[in-house]
Amino acid sequence: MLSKKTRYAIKALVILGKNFGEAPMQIQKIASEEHIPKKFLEQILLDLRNAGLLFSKKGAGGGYGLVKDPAEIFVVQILRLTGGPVALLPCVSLNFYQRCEECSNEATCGVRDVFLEVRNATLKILSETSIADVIRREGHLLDNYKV
Amino acid sequence: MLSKKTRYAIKALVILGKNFGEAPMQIQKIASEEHIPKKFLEQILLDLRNAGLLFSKKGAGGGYGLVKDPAEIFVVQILRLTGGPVALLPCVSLNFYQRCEECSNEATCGVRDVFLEVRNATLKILSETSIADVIRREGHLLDNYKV
DNA sequence: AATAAAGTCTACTAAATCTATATACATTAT
DNA sequence: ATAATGTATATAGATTTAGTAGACTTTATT
Repeated sequence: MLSKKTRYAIKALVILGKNFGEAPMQIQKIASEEHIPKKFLEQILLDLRNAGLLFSKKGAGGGYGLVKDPAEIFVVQILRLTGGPVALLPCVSLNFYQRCEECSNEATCGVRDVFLEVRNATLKILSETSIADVIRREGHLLDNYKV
Repeated sequence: MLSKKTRYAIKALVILGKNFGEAPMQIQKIASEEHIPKKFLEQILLDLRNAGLLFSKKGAGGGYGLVKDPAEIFVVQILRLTGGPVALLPCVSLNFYQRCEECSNEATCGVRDVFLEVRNATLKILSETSIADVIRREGHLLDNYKV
């Protein structure tokens, strides 16, 4: 399961994606629109800023905005920045790799092999899906919902 | 990430799968072969037994064995029995569903839509892969490894 | 019958992690 | 000068995870 931190980060980036090109958006606004605890969101946005995904502006009229076009930010990046591992086993994780202590030979572990396949499938989706895609999907869902 | 409990459960079922048709195997033996803490493994095997996946025999010469053929036990079942969720978001989980509190409309949530796709891909693999398949994969890996 | 070898069951604890909050500070527009 | 905003760090509470402990039950063997 993804942590709330990761979930909130994705939601925040989506709403900032919708706002791309406009004036920066305040933490307070994002927090209340997405029902995210403000102080928690502050930390998350700060992380995303320090990672180079967001710019910020202090003072009155300040706020946050995307540095890049939402079509160039992929969901997988957000997971990684917020520590949400893609893999289900540490021994198949690209960015959070850890040897399974109990495993005698990783190279011949059948369990690992299965979860390698799972990771690849997951990675494919998450690394091909951008914030812009998420926004687009939302549009489609909304269209169908209205009908 | 899967919990150690889930990982240990899979490993135990694989080794019991290799032993299918033979005399029951002792916890102690499984624990030492797979480097799993014995007392922890006891609990796990008990759960799997209570779930109907294993039979047990008490007393001298006792131990555990698979109730069904390893070809009829699928990895996804093990995850579910040991509480390892398949989905990355609670709102797309079939067996551990929970509404995302912060979400205003689940039906039109683009994030959810993406992770629904991820869940489906994962589920496909894990529900098509049996313990027998895991053992088979191990064989293939071993062959390649030796060459 | 006695003994030893197993599994059963429940409770507990230590550590880690996650979520959230608090507080003091820095910057900027008006 | 003031109010509105982000920055940074610390801390606390809750939850989960991993593992341990101990007393009990059943069964094979002698």
